[in-house]
Amino acid sequence: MPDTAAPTLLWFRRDLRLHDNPALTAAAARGGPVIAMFILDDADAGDRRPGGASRWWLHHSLARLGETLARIGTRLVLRRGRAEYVLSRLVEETGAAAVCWNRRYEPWATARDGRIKDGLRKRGLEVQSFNASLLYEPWEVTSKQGTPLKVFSPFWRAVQAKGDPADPLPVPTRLPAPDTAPDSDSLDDWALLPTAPDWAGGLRETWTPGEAGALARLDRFLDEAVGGYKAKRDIPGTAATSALSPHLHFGEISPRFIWHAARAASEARSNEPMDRGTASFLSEICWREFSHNLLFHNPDLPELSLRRAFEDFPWREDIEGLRAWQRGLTGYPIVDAGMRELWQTGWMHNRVRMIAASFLIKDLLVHWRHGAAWFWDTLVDADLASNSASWQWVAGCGADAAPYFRIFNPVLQGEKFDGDATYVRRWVPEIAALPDSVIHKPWMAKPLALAEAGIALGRTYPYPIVDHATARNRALEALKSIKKG
DNA sequence: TTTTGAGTTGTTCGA
DNA sequence: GTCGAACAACTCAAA
Repeated sequence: MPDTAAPTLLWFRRDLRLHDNPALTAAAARGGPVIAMFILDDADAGDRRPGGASRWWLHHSLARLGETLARIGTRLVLRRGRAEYVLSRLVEETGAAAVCWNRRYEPWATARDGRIKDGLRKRGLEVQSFNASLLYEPWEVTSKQGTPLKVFSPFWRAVQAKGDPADPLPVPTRLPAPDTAPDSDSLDDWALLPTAPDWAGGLRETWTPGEAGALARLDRFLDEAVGGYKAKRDIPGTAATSALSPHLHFGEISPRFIWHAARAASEARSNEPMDRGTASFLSEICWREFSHNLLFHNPDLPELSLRRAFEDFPWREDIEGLRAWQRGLTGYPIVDAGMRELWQTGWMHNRVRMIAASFLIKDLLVHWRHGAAWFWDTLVDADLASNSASWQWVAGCGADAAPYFRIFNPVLQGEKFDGDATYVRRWVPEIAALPDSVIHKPWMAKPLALAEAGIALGRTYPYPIVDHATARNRALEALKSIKKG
C-alpha cells in the first residue's frame, strides 16, 4: 500500500500536456497530493541545450502548462539546476515517497535518468517511468530477428503490423495539491525569451505554444488538410502540412492521440480508417518515430556519420558560404526563401528543408553538422533525433541513405514545387515582381525584365554564390573519393 | 549461411 | 517536348 499521505513528485520534461500523460495519470492514481514540477537543467544537456527558438517555445509552453495545472487544482513548481540535485532537494523538502515521469530517449537523458532512478530507489522512493512521446518504445519495433530496423519501409510495415498503439489516456479532473507548495522560480527569471534584440515577433505571429494550441492545430489539420495531404504536402506555398512538429517535440500533443484522431477522422470521411491522406500523414509521424529509434540505438548519431566513410569526406570550410546560406543570400530563391522562413518563423516547410540542406551539403560541401547546428538553434521544433537523422539522410550518410547521385537542383525543385512562386514571393519579396518563368533563376532574366522588377543583381539580390552545374560535378567527384573507403 | 530483392522525396542525357 | 535509361555500390531484411 502506498503511503497516501506522502506526496508524489510529477516531473514534467518533454511531455508538457495533461492528455494522454501516463506519468500524470499514475501520479493522480496514487491518491495523495501531487507536486508537479519542471527542471531547467542546462548542465546535463551540455552542448545540446535548447537553441534560442526552442527556449522561446519552452517559456510559453511552461506558462500554458502552469495555467492548465492550476485549473485542476495544483501548481507547477519551477526549479533550475542539475536534475539529480534538484530532485534530491525536493524529496527532502516535501517528504515525497514517489517520483513519476515520462521517458526521454536521447543518449544523455537515458544515462542521466538511469542514475537518478537508481539513486531515488536506494533512498526508498518508488520511481515509475512511462512512454509518452512515442507510439512504441524504441526496442518494441524490430525485425523478425528482433534487431533494430535501419530502413524506413520495413519499419513502417512493422509499426502497421502491430495494429493501433495504446488508446490515449483521459485528462484527470483533479490533481490534489499538497498543503504547502514548495517554492518555485519565476519563469521570467529564467530569461528564456529574447530581449535585446527581441527577434521573436515572427514566432509570436506564427505559433500558439501549449497543449490547447497543439490540439487546435490538429483539429484544423484533420478538418481541412489531411485529405489532400498526400497530393499537397510537397507544395510549400500551401498550408497543407500539419505543422505539429514543435508541439510534438515538447510533448504538447501525443503521437498516440494523433494516430487515433487521424484514423477516426478518416473513418468519418471515407468509411475507411486509412485513406490516402491519412496513411501518408501517419507514415510521416512514423518517420519521427524511426528517427528516435535510430538515435536510441546509435547514440553517436548527432556527431558521427552513420556511414563512417563519410567522416573522410573532403568537406570544405566555407565560412562565407555557410553565412550566406544562413542568411538566405545564396542567390537561389527557393533556398533563400526557406532560410528566411526559418529565421522569421522558427520553422521551414519539409520540402524546402531538403532543398536547403542539399544545397549546403552538396553544392557548398559544408559538413552536415554545421547545418544541423544552425537548425538546432533556429528551429522551434529542433529535435535531436529528427534533426540528426534528417541531416544525415540528406547527406547520404544516414541509415537509409539516398543514392549518391541524388543531388537537388534548386532551380528545378523551385519550378516543380513552387511553380507559381507563391512561396518564393512571400519570403524573398525583393524579387517578387519577376515573372514565374524566371523567378527561380533571376540571373537568367533579361536585363529589361530585371529593371522592370526593380532588381539590380549583386546589389538588391545576390548572384548565385556557386554555379549549380559546376557544384554538382564537384560533389560527384568528392563522393567518388570515399567510395572505396 | 546464402541468396534475393529492395531501398521517401532526383537529374541529366540522348533518342 | 517527352521518355527511358543511366547514374554504383552497398547494406538491409527476409526467405
